[in-house]
Amino acid sequence: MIELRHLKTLAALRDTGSLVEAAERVFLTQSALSHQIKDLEERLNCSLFIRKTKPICFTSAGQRVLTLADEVLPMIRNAERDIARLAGGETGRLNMAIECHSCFQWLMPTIDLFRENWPEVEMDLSSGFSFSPLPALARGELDLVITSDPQEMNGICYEPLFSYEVQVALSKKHPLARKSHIEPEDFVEETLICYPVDRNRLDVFTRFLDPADIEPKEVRTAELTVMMLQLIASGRGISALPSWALTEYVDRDYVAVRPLSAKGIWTTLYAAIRDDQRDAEFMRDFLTTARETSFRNLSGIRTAAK
Amino acid sequence: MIELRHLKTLAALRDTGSLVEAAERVFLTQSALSHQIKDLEERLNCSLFIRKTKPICFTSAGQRVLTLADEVLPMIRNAERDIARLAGGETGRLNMAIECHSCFQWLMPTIDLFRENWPEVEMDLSSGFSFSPLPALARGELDLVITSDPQEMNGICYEPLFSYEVQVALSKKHPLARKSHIEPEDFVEETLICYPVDRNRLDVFTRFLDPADIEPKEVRTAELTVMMLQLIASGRGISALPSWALTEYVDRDYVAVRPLSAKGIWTTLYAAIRDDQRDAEFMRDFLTTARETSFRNLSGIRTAAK
DNA sequence: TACTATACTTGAATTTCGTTCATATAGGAT
DNA sequence: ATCCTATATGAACGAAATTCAAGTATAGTA
Repeated sequence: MIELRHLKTLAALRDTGSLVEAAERVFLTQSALSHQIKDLEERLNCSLFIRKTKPICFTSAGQRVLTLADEVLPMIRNAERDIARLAGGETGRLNMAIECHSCFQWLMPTIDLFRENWPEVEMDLSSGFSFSPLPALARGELDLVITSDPQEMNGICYEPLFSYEVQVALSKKHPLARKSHIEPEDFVEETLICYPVDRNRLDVFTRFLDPADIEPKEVRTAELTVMMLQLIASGRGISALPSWALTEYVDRDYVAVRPLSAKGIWTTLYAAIRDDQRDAEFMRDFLTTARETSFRNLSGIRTAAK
Repeated sequence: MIELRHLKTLAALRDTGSLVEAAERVFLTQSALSHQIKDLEERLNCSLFIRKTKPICFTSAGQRVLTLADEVLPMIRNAERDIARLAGGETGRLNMAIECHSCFQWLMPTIDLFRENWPEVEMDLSSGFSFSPLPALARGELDLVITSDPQEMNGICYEPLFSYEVQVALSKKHPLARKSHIEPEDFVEETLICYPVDRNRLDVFTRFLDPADIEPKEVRTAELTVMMLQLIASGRGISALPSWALTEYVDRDYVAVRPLSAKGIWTTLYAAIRDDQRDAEFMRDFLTTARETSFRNLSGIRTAAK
């Protein structure tokens, strides 16, 4: 009667608040979910949520299904992982590298959770690679690299984790804070603060400033996100960062954020891995855990299609 | 990945011990289960049970799936019942009557379980109806009658509960106990003990003795199953009873049992209910509970198709 | 008041997936 | 051997879930 698919859908509906986003989460169309829920409702012969309410509101039957989902889905997940361990061996190596420091925010909880479930997998994490991590990945010194610009390379594949918006962080008193969104021209008189990496690996340049042929007045670098935000808050410059890395500062009313252009610039974050580890059970589970953890902890992110 | 369907199948496989019977339990063909399991196995990429072993033997992965099933399926069941209560109202009336006293064996636990879940439903049970219960059911004095011979009647429908074999119980020292099965002719010199009901409502007569035009030497009646067994054990007669009513006496080595004819005589037990209560949520749940309880407590019974 | 955007619903078309049917294979018993 | 029972397999079918293409509804905006 009730199927796991229904539980996943309802949970996604609660987590996202809308059919459109829920559909994206479960990799279906919004129409499919509409049919699916309608079908379930008439099989249970009662409605599950009140339509046309902004903060989506579940009926008591809907809530009952949700508590069921919260009980059952983790159990299924755990069993699948246990079986994966039984089937695919418990050990492996997972040396990771990240290019962007803000990734710690979701990577740390991910690693913690993963280590609990795969105690035998040897893990290591190196950040701020002075050298380019991709060749090291290909050579087998690294096993996974978090990156937002996939570069075609033999033996390497990219597993999408999630998509996010790149937003401008600026002082609340900054004149540009009065605009609803930032245009390329707005940068000509600004100091842009960014991570110390090659500029053609930064979306602000490749997808925003370069196409408009605009150059900021000055570019300066900072290694750590916190440092950047100090500079920004004190009006020493502006920066383009993942929206999820900024929410905590916005919540504390420390800085203001604005989208790049009217529609905003969206990127997706990938895990680069070697083809030969692609089907390893521990690797598959790491990726799933990373996605789960991110969706749980980060706001404003979306599913990334392959 | 794993679906509820898989959990149900695996649990049925464990409970019945063979694909053929498991298939019957979940109302599918044996072929379907074979495909289904094979499919799951390659998706999990590990086998779930060792084939060609008499007492079916699960791998550790298979056992993991089974523990998952044992955790999850009852939760689903409970949630569905909760929602049924929310949707269909919590109250109702359920006056029951049974014709055969041995039914207490599965009916009592069923009633106990049901009462826990539907405290608001008013229940009553009358046994040994002196009058015919079916008209009382039609009139609305009764709501459910347990019977093994459905008689077409307006406004009444029959919900199959389970099928069982009618077997001959006889003293272990009885000469007929040496035979592997009993033929109609074997009755000509025997005393047959049966419940005090019309003889054309008893399968021994309608489906076994009458077609062969055989009459037992003597027919005597007893109200209670225990009484019958005392008579049988002391060699005062033989009787034809549901196999599940006899297992406890066989286990205690109190009597012997033999099938009627080589293939055995199978009957199915029905719940007769009024059409107007057929779709009541509490009624549906009662029937499901009865089936579940029977399969759990009774041995040698099988699913009954409508 | 009309316009535009957003969110959901609906029916029909379509694809996918599970099931059945018919048949093959393998053990175990006689 | 052979029969019998249990499981496996491939092809064909059918039902069910999903997508596609429109349609309705509501809120925000000019």
